[in-house]
Amino acid sequence: MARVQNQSNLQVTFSKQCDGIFKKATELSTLWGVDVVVVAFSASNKSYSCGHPSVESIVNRFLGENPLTDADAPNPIVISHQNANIDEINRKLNRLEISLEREKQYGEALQASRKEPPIEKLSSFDLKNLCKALEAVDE
Amino acid sequence: MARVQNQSNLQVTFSKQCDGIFKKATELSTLWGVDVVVVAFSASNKSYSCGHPSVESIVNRFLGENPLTDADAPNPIVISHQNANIDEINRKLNRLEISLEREKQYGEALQASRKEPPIEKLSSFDLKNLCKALEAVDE
DNA sequence: CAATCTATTTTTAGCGA
DNA sequence: GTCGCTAAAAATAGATT
Repeated sequence: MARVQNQSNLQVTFSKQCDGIFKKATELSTLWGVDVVVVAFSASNKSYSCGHPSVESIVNRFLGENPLTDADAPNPIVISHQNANIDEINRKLNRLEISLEREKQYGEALQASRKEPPIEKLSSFDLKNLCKALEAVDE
Repeated sequence: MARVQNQSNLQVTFSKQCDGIFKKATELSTLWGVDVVVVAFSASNKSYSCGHPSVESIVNRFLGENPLTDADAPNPIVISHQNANIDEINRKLNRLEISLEREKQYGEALQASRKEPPIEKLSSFDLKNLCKALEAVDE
């Protein structure tokens, strides 16, 4: 088999390979009665997936399991991870939102503490930052 | 190739087929630069997985999508999905971080504009918020 | 357990309809 | 986009080491 020559066949070839993996996965499932899922994200950000009995059920089953260590991996390309998951991102998001709220309250408290706004006493640097901050608040 | 005959080779054969699929998936990933994941649950309820760049990242990417109904699937096992929105979460994270930074600069600018800190003039409410804000800054 | 071997089967890339 | 075709390549089961 030579290199891919016809550019119009690139997508066809990709689809064929996806189908090949899906076929293998289906075969694995039927032959051994095991649950299996395959998810692929193409370059155009579309996802192709195949799952028995369903993609979601196996994904959920996987998430419910304890993460495997690398030592449990039968071979080098079998990877188990404990990488950042979406829950961690959400927690980070919450922490950020709380920090942001506190910063806003801090700023409001500081502003309220000033008898009158001594804006004219601000340095140009401070003024610049203040303007940027106010723009951010308005967003 | 006939049916699987040797019972003692059952597990070996299963592992070989798993490796085959994982190899295919890796090949698909390297050849097309796409993200792909394979998860299989053996009869003994162990999970074998292979993912590029990682299993969890792709699982989460998949979960971030809108689930399709079976009716939407081109065939019973192959499902196409819309794009992932984990990127959207990351963008929101970035916007929050920028806002937080601006709020901090805003507070610093306000603080710098004060000749001397009139903390004793703050109301109890303001003091409370200020303390909370300072705690947040220290974190 | 894992590695190697090998005769077969299966898959595959590219093309054209 | 699908489907059929075919030579070539890859994967495979089972046994052996």
